[in-house]
Amino acid sequence: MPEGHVLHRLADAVTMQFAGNPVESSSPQGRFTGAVYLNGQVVAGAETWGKHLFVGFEALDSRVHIHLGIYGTLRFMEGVPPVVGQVRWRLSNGMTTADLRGPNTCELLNPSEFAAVLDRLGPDPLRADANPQKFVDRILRSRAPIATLLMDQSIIAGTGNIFRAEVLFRLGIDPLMPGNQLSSEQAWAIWHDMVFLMRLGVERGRIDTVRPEHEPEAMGRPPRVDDHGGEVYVYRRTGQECWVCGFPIQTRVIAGRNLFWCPSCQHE
DNA sequence: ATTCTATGTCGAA
DNA sequence: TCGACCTAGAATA
Repeated sequence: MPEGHVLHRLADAVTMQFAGNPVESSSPQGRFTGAVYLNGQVVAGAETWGKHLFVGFEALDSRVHIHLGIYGTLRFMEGVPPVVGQVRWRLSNGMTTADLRGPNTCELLNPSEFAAVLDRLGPDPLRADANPQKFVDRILRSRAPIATLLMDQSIIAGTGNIFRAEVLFRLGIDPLMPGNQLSSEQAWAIWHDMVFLMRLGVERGRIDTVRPEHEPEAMGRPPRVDDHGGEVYVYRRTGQECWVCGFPIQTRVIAGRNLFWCPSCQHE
């Protein structure tokens, strides 16, 4: 269940574990028909753009395109354990095995198909080659609510439901504010905060968004314990008191996803 | 045993 | 705006 920082870490892990050596490639579940073709090929490395993961091979123009969707996983294991359950793609060098389960997408793309995927994606805050001006321009031109815009991967790639809610809280922005009513300063602030939080997410492998003064130790409250990881202000805190003002956190479904926010802290 | 939920995206209505 | 879909684990009965 990943936002961009998770994919970034997975790409690093694929590169670390497999780059430079031939791999055994298979599709135990049978639905990734390209898997057999890759068997014995030397992995060049992996990279991400937004929530998309690409695995390249030294002798091939084509690369594997993976999108985990809402519940896909890529897990690394020691050795070559028996296959359990539905494994779409298994990649192994004998020492380490990676199993891909439940992805939205796992396919082999030629260079033009690869370019077409990137073409549909906006700048990724985690990429050094990102062009944030494109993000700012799109935001300031749109009448859609900022909370909707931050989920649009053609506007900003890699951010998801947690980052959108947390960044809007941190900047005190009303999630329903239309993009074209934000100031240019606010649009830039959103970009910079995304870069900051997503980089932290890559470092830590979880999403932490609370500022030092609101951390559990500082406020004398127990640390957050759940499998989503991380200390957050609003995500999944419906009905609980805002860490800053005490007002109950609100939820509302927008375009099929739960949006969380503090109406008291988030005006303009 | 069954239902529900999840950090997502697509396409039809 | 809604349902469909790839899957696993937790919650409910």
